[in-house]
Amino acid sequence: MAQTIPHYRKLYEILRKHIVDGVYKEGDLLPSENELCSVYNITRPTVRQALYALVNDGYIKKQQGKGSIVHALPKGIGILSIAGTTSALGGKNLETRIIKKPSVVPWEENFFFKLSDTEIESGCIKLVRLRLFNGKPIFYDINYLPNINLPRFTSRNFRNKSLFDILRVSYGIEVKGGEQKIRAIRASAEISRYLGVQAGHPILHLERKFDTNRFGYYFYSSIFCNTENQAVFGIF
Amino acid sequence: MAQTIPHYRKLYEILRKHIVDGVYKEGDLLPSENELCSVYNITRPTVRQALYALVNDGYIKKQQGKGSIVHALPKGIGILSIAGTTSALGGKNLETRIIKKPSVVPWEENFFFKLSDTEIESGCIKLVRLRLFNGKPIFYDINYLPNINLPRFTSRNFRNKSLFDILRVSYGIEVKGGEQKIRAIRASAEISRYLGVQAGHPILHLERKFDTNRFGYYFYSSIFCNTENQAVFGIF
DNA sequence: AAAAATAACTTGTATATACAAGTTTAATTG
DNA sequence: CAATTAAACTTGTATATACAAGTTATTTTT
Repeated sequence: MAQTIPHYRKLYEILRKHIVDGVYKEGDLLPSENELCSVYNITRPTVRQALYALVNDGYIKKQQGKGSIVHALPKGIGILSIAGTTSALGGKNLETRIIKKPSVVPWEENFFFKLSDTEIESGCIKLVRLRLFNGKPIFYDINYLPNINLPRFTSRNFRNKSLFDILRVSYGIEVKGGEQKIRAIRASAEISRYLGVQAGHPILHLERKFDTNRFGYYFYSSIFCNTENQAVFGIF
Repeated sequence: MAQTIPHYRKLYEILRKHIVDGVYKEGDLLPSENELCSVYNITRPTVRQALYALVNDGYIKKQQGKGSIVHALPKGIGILSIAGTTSALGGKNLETRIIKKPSVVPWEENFFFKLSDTEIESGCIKLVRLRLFNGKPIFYDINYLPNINLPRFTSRNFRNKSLFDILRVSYGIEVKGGEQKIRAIRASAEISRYLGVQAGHPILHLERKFDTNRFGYYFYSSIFCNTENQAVFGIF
């Protein structure tokens, strides 16, 4: 065992996987809290912590007196929640092209989120990608990561790989939440070329700040999204 | 006392109010969990339940070993979270005009969320509003409520009143969460007229389904938002 | 057979306690 | 004085328990 994973986290992962795999289907009831207690040999507050996380992530709904009801799996692009695009789309029909390999650059003037002095001094690793779903370009995203303790990051291969996964596996950085600003804009000439739409076409623009388990370490994405054929989906 | 409000809920409201009122400012630490225990005479799990709700709503962040750190208050329009538009904008500079008074109509064909048989049979109360922020039209929203046990709803006055508040105060219906689909679209002739933009102007379109404390009762909003001057904001 | 009361389940709230793990401050040591 | 160590704080995880409140199934009564 590398490190101890909390019991509630393990149960969360188990139940989540069961729901995603269809063991429990939409409208089904999960085993009652007391059943989960005896099956996994943990106490009810711990079970409830796992269930509460599932509620938070939109997998179940709870009803007093009845139980934990499995929620319909999101059908659109679940980019609004905490998941990265790869897991949001299932990864199957997703292709990622690198438009600009990661390189260290100074931060842009008037960055869309307020930066700390440390972040500004460290410089910024910029990575530009195009993501295609079923062969059609859907996302054009520019990613900005403070250049703090990310050895060999710029020489990594990102093609068809999840940024979230690389950060987690190689650097132990996990995304815990964040904030975002959303606008509808006209596609610029460059964006329209990449997304395969006419210039001036309405585009969804998301500016996101990701909060991580590494204290004080944030990273940022500016995402241009063609929502003509597929809406962006979220729960709240 | 009308009904018993849970202790954790009371503490949540107290701390939330203090943060909003500026008693605790951005970056400040809330009193420690043990301090809150002794001040309010409750135990730590109860205190933690309140703090966890504050984390969930984006008011604080927690750091192990340090404490509960007050988060910056959202500056954009916090419509993506659970709050209704009124509370999201502070209500101060918000004006609500009724475009179409609430009336019972059949549900539209191909409604943007799947409806149950009960919902379809009951019919739909439709209410169309225009919401202005600092005198400028920002939201054009169409609200759809299943016509189930909402006495005198169609004869109520909604001008400059919060739909959420009316549902809560008059009918005991509280919004608990929901799901939404987001797109960038071109403004239609009608929308552009109401929002004061040129036809074809990019508009943010949100289709939302609200989940309530009344089991099985949902209501729906289709919101057209001019994000030219103000982005829509959300935490996740 | 239908209605009402009861029992058996479910989740919601709350207490009391314990130790682990991360952060800060104070004391000790060199 | 500087570096290290220890203590005192913080939040994180977990157990064990109790009763309230909502839902469903059963039993009893009418």
